[in-house]
Parts: sequence; structure tokens; C-alpha cells
Amino acid sequence: MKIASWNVNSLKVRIPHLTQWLADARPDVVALQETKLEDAKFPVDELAAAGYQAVYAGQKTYNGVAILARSDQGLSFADVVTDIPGLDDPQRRILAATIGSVRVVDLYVVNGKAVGDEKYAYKLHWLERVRDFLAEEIRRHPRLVVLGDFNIAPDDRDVHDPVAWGEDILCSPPERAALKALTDMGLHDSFRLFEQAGGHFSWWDYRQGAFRRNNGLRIDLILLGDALKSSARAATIDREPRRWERPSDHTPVMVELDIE
DNA sequence: ATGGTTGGCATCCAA
Repeated sequence: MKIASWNVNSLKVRIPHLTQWLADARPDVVALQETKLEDAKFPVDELAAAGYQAVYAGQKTYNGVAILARSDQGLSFADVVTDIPGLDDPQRRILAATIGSVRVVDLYVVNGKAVGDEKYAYKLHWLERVRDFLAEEIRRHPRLVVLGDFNIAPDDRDVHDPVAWGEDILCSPPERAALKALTDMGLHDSFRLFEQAGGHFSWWDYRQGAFRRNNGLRIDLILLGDALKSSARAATIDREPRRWERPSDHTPVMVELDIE
């Protein structure tokens, strides 16, 4: 089973890229972030034509998450959750579904703008609530995959210039501690099961030729619960779509699991 | 220190 994550930065604009990439990579499950679409405008028909069914939780202009599953695998979505229980939040940033034998939680983590900003406080609070939610999810569903745009670079290997970034947004110790609280629950960064070197990134700013110079961050992650860790066969970052014309600023990440 | 690029939507906010 191949499971992928991609922040598409507007699904409306990126549908040609997404359908091309689905045809190339043929993932079984794909978590999307920043769809920026109301549910009524979700491109159900285009994705069905590409061979994928979808669940989605969107809003106008901002945020928005979706999970796709290959139609020909006989997979269906069960126990869909679009909100953290008890958290009244209009921002569409979380979507969970059971697909086959795997529980999938798609996250579009708050960016936070800058350390000390009110959005930063919201980010840390949101991550606390996500941690509590995931503690319950992993208890109910040991075969748990938590993936998405985490807007946190786990450590300095995941930052092109750690001195310049320092303890700024996406790299600050409280953000990294919030991510570590998730990995400490037995949610393993799949990429680091296979690669220890730095310099592998999933996001590059649109400005200043950042992609060409590989000035990026690795902030798109696929975390695997203990019960799935030994099933992992590969974890990859596909830089190809970032080279295409009018790309998302993020590129897809994928894990291959040795399960049906 | 500042600004640069993109998307959505309306000429500003978010990333």
C-alpha cells in the first residue's frame, strides 16, 4: 500500500498536476492540504475519472483537507472525523478516515506566522488538542498513519540553513517539542526510517529561486504508528511535480507499506 | 532591515 501526502496550495489550480501525478505514482491513498475549496466545489468528477474517490472537509479561500483512495482497490472510507472533539474551530485542518485496515489522519497544521504572534499561540494550542485526539485515535486504531503539512521542521537536518532559520517559525523549540510529543506516542517519522542525511526537503518558498537553490524545509511528514513501523518498505519525496510549470510550493511525500 | 512570489479575492490576507 502506497500512502502519500501533498499540500497542493489550491486544488482548483492544481487539478492538472494532481491527476498527472496520480497517473504517474498510482498511490493507494493520498492526503491533501490547502485545497481552498468549499465542499460543494470539490472536483469529485475529475478525481473519479482519475480513478479516485474522496472525502473532504473544505472552506472558501483558506485551509481545506481531503483524503483520496484508489477506486479499483475496493477501499471505502469509514468513521470519518472532520473536527477535534470539543474544539470549536471553523478552520478545516483535520480529516480522519479508516481505509481498509489503516486509520489515516490528515493534518494541515497551523503555520503560526511568527514566534509570539497570536497565530503562533493558536498553533501551539491546536497541536496540544491534536496530541490528545491522536492519543485516543492510536488507542482505538493501532494501525495509525498521521500525515500532512506539519509546518514544523523536525530538526536542523530538515532546514537548508539552520543558522539563518535559528529558532524562527517552523523551527522554534516549542514547535519541535509539540512534534516530539507526537513521535513520543510511537508515531515514527517514516522518512527517517530510511534516510539520516540532511538536505531532503518537501517545501521551497516561491521567492528568490529557492527550489533551484534547494533552499527548502522538510515540513511534510508521514508518521507511522508502532503497529505499522515494521511494514514500512520505503519513504520518498518526489521532487518532480515541483519542477512543473506553475507548481505548488510543496511536493508530494510518500510511504510504501508492506500491507494490503 | 527589507523584499521577493503565489493563490484567492478584491487591491489585502495568508503562506
